[in-house]
This record gives sequence, structure tokens and C-alpha cells, in this order.
Amino acid sequence: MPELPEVETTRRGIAPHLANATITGVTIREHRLRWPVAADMAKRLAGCTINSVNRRAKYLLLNTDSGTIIIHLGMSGTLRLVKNGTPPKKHDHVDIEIDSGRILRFNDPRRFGCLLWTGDHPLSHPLLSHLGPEPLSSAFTGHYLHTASTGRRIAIKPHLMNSSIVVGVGNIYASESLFRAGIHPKRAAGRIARKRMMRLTETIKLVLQESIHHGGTTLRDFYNGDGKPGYFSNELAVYNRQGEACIKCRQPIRQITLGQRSTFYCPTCQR
DNA sequence: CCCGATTCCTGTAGGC
DNA sequence: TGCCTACAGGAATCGG
Repeated sequence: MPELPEVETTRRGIAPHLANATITGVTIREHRLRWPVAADMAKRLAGCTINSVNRRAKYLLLNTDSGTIIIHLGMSGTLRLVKNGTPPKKHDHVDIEIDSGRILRFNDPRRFGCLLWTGDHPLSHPLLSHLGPEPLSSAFTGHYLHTASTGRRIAIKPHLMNSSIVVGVGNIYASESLFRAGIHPKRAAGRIARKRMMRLTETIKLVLQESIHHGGTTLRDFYNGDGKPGYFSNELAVYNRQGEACIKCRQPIRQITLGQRSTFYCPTCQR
């Protein structure tokens, strides 16, 4: 599933092929994604030149000379570059054909992803305008997170997954970061000392940077068409490891539900 | 405002 | 082996 590191790796993979490319055609086979794909997308995009490929949170932004294509991969979406004429497979919902003779192909079995168009500045779009800071940016500090958590009684884990607090921390990395920082996922966000918040923010940055490293591996498989899931599984200390011995203290890892999401932690190491 | 619950969807895993 | 059901997850939105 595309976590922030995988979205970033996707961006780096497709950007060289798309920069300065002109769109020659668009095929929409399925409009019903998380948000409907605009019927006039094809008309709007034809003849546009892509200037750059950027990322904000888990959104990919294809910046053209007359507007921006906003793409979210949801949890099962992929973007692949294929040769012109490659027959579509199941769930290949949208093709963006470019003048190099290739197609940027959006596939998404669960259709939680989206593909939108805006003529305005993309960061002003309603889906992007209320987002919190990027976790790997200098704006995301222990001081910031401590301040943003003041008075909050919500558990720290769903708090970290709230995109208005910080973007890009999904279910897996919320559990992993809290384990490494030694913080119990149910602890109220407003009851974590500043010093521990400092450690938590540094841990989040570290975990995401490590996983970007693994995202490279993901991208190669992804482009080779293997598409095998679970590359991260060997790196994960607690996620999906319920009942297994904690790598630090050998106590069994526990699984609970928090904010309607599976949550994994060590009852001894996390307080 | 705050926060928990619901919702969209399909592939996969587990039970029988 | 095969059918059936429960469940997973990003994130907007609803409801209390």
C-alpha cells in the first residue's frame, strides 16, 4: 500500500518521464473513484505540457501550463508508465498519454484513490488547504507537535494520523514510531511531555526516511510489474506482529483497535 | 470545537 | 476445493 515514502518514490520515478512532456490524449474507463473523475478532464488536458511533478502529503501534483492534475493513490492505487498500445488490464481506470509514446496509467482496485483537476493553485484546493506540515520538513518539530497537542485528550496514535496535525503518517508508521519512541498508543496526546514529543518527532522522521530507502526497492518491483506486497514486513518491529516477542524485551506484542484501526504495541516498552 | 463512528471499495484470509 | 463472511485501510464527513 502506498505510504508517504512510496508516493515520494513514485514521484521520483515518474518525474523524469513527465517533465516537459505534452499530453496527447486521456482515456477514462472508470469515473467512479473516491471523487468522480471530471468528464471534461480529457478536453482540458489535451495539449497541456507538464512542467513538474510535485508531492504534498500523499498527493501527487502534476503541474501543467494551465492547471494541476491532483492524484491520490488511496490504498491500492499505482501509477505506471507503459508503452503506447499496451492493452489495459482490470482496474486500469485512467490513461494519460504523452508525446514520448508512453502512457501514465492509473490502476486502483479498491478505488479509494482520486484523479482531479484544478485550474487554481493546487495548495488552495479544498483537499489540500487544511493539511498540516510535512513530517520531513523543518516545520515539524517537537515544539510544534507539543503545542498542537495541548489540551487534546485524543489518543496519540489517531492524533498522529490526523492530517491536519501532520501529514503522511499512516497506520503502519504511527504504530512503528510510537514503539521506537517508547510511547503507549493510547496515551492522551495532551499528556506527553515536551521532551518525549521531541523524541517522537525525531523518531517519525527517522522511520519515514528509512522507509523511503525501502521505497526504492518497492519502486523497482513496482516497475518490473511484480507488484509483490510486504517488502517492509521484515523492517517492522510491531506492525502485524501480534503475539510475537518484542525485539527489545521479548514480551508478546499486543493488538488493539484504536480509532477503528488496528494498533500494535509492546505493553512493557511503551508507556 | 472536539472526537468517535461511518462510509466508500475489492482482494485476501480464515472458517467450515 | 470452494463458498461465505469478516476484515483491512485513507481520509472526508456525519453525528453527538
